[in-house]
Amino acid sequence: MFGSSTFQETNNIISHQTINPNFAFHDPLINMNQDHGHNNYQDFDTSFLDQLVYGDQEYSNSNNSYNASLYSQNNLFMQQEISTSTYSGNSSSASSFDATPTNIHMNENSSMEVEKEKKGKKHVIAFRTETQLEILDDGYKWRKYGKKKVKSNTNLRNYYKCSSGDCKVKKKVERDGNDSTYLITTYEGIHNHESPFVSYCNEMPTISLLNESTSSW
DNA sequence: CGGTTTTGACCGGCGC
DNA sequence: GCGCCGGTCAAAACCG
Repeated sequence: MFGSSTFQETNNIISHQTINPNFAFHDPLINMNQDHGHNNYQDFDTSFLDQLVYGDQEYSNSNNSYNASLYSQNNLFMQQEISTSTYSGNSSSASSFDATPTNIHMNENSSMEVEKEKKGKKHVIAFRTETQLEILDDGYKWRKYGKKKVKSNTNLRNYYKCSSGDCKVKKKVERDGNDSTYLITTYEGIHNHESPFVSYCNEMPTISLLNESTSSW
């Protein structure tokens, strides 16, 4: 369904069909909502990018754009330059941000970004998703370690840590205070391991081949 | 029984 | 120094 191989074989351009396994949400409500062209599994990345709030905390003051780096599981990353002409309010206010993706490209080597994180720069990315679910399944296993009422939001903020070994990735999940139909998810850090979901997907071709060879030959 | 969630306490950064 | 605030800890409860 979210084959990571599709992602690996695409070197430069991210098509609407390209799957980013790091953000492969399994949201049945979104999937059923077919009347929005981007709100189904095929075009899910478009939906994701539309809802991007900020990425990598690198803003450009010289023009109305900034770069967002989104990381995939297999050490690829894609960058997105986003027009902020419709942006208003402060940078952490998700609801006031109406980003329009203008340029999307992908790079095969994210090692320098990993180095950047080692030097103390936090890799942060946040986005909104229209969903009734309280938590989106992104393929990783998380352990909840806190819940807090914050001033900027009438809804509670939930804190999660990646429950895989020594992986330091965290995420925060809260409903948008201004529009509760949206869920705001914030990721901090880069996973040092593969998603259990991607591992599962990568086994599928082998299983298919086995089945085919035994049934057809 | 081991992993996860809950929840109040605690901590550290920041502004005054 | 003090209070506020967001983030984290950790013990107890919960659960499969």
